Amino acid sequence: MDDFAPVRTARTFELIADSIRGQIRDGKIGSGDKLPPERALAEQFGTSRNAVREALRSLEHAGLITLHKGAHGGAFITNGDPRVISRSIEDLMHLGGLTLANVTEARLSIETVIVALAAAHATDDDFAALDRNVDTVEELTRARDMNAKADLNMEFHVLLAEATGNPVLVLLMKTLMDLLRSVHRPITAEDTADIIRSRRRFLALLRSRDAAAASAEMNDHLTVLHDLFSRPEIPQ
Amino acid sequence: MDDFAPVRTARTFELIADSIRGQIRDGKIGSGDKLPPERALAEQFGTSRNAVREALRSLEHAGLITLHKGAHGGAFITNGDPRVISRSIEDLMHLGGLTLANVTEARLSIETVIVALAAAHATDDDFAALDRNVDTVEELTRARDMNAKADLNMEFHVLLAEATGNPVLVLLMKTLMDLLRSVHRPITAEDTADIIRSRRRFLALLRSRDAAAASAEMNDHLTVLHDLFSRPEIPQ
DNA sequence: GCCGCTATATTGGTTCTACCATTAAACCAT
DNA sequence: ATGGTTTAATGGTAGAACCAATATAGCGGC
Repeated sequence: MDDFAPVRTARTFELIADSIRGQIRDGKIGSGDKLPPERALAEQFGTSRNAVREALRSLEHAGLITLHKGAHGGAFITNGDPRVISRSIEDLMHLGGLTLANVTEARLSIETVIVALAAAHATDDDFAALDRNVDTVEELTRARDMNAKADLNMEFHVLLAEATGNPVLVLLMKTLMDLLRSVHRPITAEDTADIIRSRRRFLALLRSRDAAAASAEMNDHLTVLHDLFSRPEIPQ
Repeated sequence: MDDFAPVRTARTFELIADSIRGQIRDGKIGSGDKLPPERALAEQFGTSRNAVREALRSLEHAGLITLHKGAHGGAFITNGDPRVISRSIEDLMHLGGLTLANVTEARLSIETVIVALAAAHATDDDFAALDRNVDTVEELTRARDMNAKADLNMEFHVLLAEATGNPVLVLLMKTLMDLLRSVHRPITAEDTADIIRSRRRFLALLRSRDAAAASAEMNDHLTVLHDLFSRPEIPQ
């Protein structure tokens, strides 16, 4: 044995966090459960309240718990907030020189894969959800509710990811959508009409399980969209 | 305006963390720089040391800083540790019912697009790095150093991702590798011989820019690997 | 002069105590 | 019933003290 891994003396708050993580992992406590109050935890672990708080801070940042103030408040186990991932990537973007173009390219690639898998695995329920989404977008466009529309437009891609039946891909798509949301600008109603027509064509192709054609349609659509977003900003 | 978004009163440690995040984002402080000691920060922000510590804890968890004890220790800005992402996904796996099969499928999909992009964009340097990797794996196999070999095997896929020139894809691949590392079992030398032959074939195809054929070779390889990993565990 | 040991100062890690702020529930008044 | 008021529970903040690791400087022996 000649692997001299440098020792990392564990800090007590890390031990506490790991202990709680372990209990979540082993299913001893699960989504919706409430942890004991900080003061009780401090006593149980035989540490100070500060250490407990730093542990909770870490778990909160990881999206494993949410904290509520006041009576009957406390630390509640969540079902896992995927946004922590996009937050992390966002941090890395601003730090390590990831560009929007990088994200967009990656998104296009992954969308292609998703379309292929969705074409193979989508169920009637999935198609129904996608149809419903496009219908709603159309309504909202008529109602000029552009904010809600934008959200639903992104939801479309997430629904598509869900049609693959693979939650990891759903996670990735949600992450990328989160990232794009930060640079999103509302689009005018005229642009949207094109999008809706394209979506309808796309769904028809997907229903016929024609992955290649559907993928092509989606690619056209995304390219158009990308051009719209890349247009020089217009002062309102 | 009828959107009554629930108010979220900011906690002071969040303000502190955001302030530091902002300074990193704006380039006022960058990779390698050292933040003032906690006591000084507390004074500057006009808060208690506790609040500062919780802010630093948050930034540390986000992979933006690392903390060192002792004289001339402190909080150092890192260049962004991508492992925070795989940690997050790992948490979600244990919580939200992601299975290894899900991860593997996603990985196969993403590897496909990576191969395509790598075939289009790989430079001579990339090819050289990939060649070197396979050579080293071969050496290590002869030397029976299975741990180092496993790391290099994963490195191969990361190098491939780097050949796409898109850091987002590199990030994704690193994440997936981290996830797979947790279930990794050493493989015997005989299995490795096959892998090396496959890699050499793959690289030849990639050099000829034949994305489809390279992709097929990689897929075969990964399928074989997946079967190896899925073999019932053998008690040592 | 060089090696090794020993202060010593710096700095993150931890503890303790006290108090503030928010919240839900119980209670009370109209 | 409705609406305000107390009350207790609980997270958030503060501040002071001390512990533990660690780099640096300085000292001592050879």
